[in-house]
Formats: sequence, structure tokens, C-alpha cells
Amino acid sequence: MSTPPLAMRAPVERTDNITELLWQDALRHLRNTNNEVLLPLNVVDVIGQRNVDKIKTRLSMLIGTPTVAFLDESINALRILQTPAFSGTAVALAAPIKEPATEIEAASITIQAIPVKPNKIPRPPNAFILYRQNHHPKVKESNPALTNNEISILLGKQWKAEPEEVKAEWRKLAEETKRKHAEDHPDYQYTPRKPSEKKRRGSSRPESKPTKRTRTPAATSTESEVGSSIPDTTLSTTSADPETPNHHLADLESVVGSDESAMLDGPYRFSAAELDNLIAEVESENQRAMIFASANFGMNERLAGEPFELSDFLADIY
DNA sequence: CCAGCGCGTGACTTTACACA
DNA sequence: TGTGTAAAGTCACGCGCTGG
Repeated sequence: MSTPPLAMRAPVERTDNITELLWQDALRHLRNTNNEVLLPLNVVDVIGQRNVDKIKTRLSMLIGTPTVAFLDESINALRILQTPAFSGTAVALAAPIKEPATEIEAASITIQAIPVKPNKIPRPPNAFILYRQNHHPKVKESNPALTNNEISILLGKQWKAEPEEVKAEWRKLAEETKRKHAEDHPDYQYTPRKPSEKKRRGSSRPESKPTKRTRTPAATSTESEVGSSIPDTTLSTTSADPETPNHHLADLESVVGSDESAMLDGPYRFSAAELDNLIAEVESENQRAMIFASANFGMNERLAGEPFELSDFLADIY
């Protein structure tokens, strides 16, 4: 490595732009990767730890849960994903990654299996839900002809008939689940829809074309959209939730404060040629990146359809 | 093809009202 | 004005079914 990587000579402004492009590309792949951001192994060397932290923070804000970053050499990528929901120990990382965190590999498999709704934190199940969850397969197996609603009715009656000590066991389990839920999601607040917002089926929808896909986020925006319209997670501030403002800038600034000296040694896996291309890309894309950084995601969706070589560069990873 | 409904119970929030 | 109580409404799970 006789020639220093260009990115290291590049000003902070430029690495920030590369970060924007990486984030942009990650957003486009998010739905295919189950809300996981995959970055080149040596991305830290190129954009700096603070920018990796920035992406990590953005993903966290986007999906509404804490995230964890670790190197996965099996796929040659730095992975940023939701912190395992049921792991008692948070594997906070984000700093110089040294070893493939084998301990969270199993957890990451769990994450792949969980149908994560990007922005929606599910409510903790109550005692009856846990009870039903446990008994449903058994009832289904012994009475395959029963419909799900009939099973619900049956289990409702069965629940009432259960002795108090049995119910107490399930309540205790529900209580523990709730406590764990509160630990995992300290900022979670149950926000039910209002009656006026409930009637989404049938005649209540005023639009001439009541296609589900074309639903406007505002029409049902309590805590459940996002599927196709990803909220603003760029540097711009959002007004979506006055109760829990995303205060992106402030948060990012606080996170960004970490030093990036530690990650500047190590192998560079962006080749010099790739970096040259990338930086050229940044320069030509600079304007759009700046727009992206200050606009909402609608703009990003528009950009998503345009050709973008960074995608090709990352295509193998995704 | 896919979002939404239905069906049970319990936890929780919001709203309305009464009272000090 | 502030506090307490009751009622109403919503959603957690699961999955077959319906309708756009």
C-alpha cells in the first residue's frame, strides 16, 4: 500500500457525502435485507467510525429499535442490524470491530426470522395471548377442523375455566415479558388509533382509488405505516412525532463525537480505483446528496429509480 | 396478490364526568 | 383548578377468509 487511500486525504465533507451515498444505497436495499445495512468490510477505513456510527444511528431511528454493528467475515461485510430482541445482553459495538462476534450470530439468525416491522414496536403480549399462543397449536392439532376464530372462542372458555394458580403462572410470565419489553424499548409508548381512524375498510375511505398501496401515510399514521413509505431519517429534522421528536441532528451530533483515530489502521479493502470512482461519483452526485440530506424520503424514492453505480459496487454484498 | 376482518382476554390510553 | 373514577376503544396473537 504505497499510495494512501484517497478517502483518507479527502476532507470530512467528502467522506460525509460518501456516507450519504452509502446510506442512500442501504435504504434502497433495506426491505430486501430485513432492515439490515450491509457495508464493505473496510468501510470504517474509508468513511471513518463516526460516519459508520451515523449510519448506525440512522438505522436505529428508522426502525425504532437499538441497533448493533459487527463484522461478518462470512459474507465480507460490516452488518448493522436491530439488537436481538430477546438477548439479555446488548452487544453494543460500533467501535473498532476486531472479531466476528460469534455470540450474536445465533441471535442474528433469530432476527432474520422475525418479521420485523420497520417502525413499529409490537405491544407486549398479555397473559391470555401467551396462553393462546401456547395452546393454539395443540388445539389445532387435536381439532384440525376448527377455524381460528373457533379456537379463539374455545380457548377463551378454557381460560376462564382454568384454576387460578394456572392463570397466575401466565400472568407472571406476561409480567416478565412486559418488563423485558420495557427494558428493550424504554421509549416505547402505546399509541392506539382513534375511532375516527379505525374505519379503514369499506366506505369510510374517501379516496376514489382505495388501493392499499396508495394509502397516504397521513391517513393511517399512528404507528404502523412505513412499509412502503420510509420516514425521514436523514439529517433533516422531522415533524412526524411531536411526542418523541427524532431530533436527528442533535442525536447524530452527540453520537458523532467519538474519535475516529482507532480505526484508521488496518487493511483497506476499497481499492484505490474503486475509491477514485467513488469520490468522482460523490463529486458528481454531490448536489443530489446534499438534497437528500435535507429532504424527506419522498425525494429519495425518486432518486431510487435513477442509475447509480454505487449500487453496482455494493451489489455483491447485497 | 395482499390488507383487513373476526374472535377471545387483558393491559393500557383517552375521554367524560363528578367532586373537593 | 386539580384529582379520582368509569366507560369506551385499541391492540397484542394467529390464520382462514373476504374483497378491492
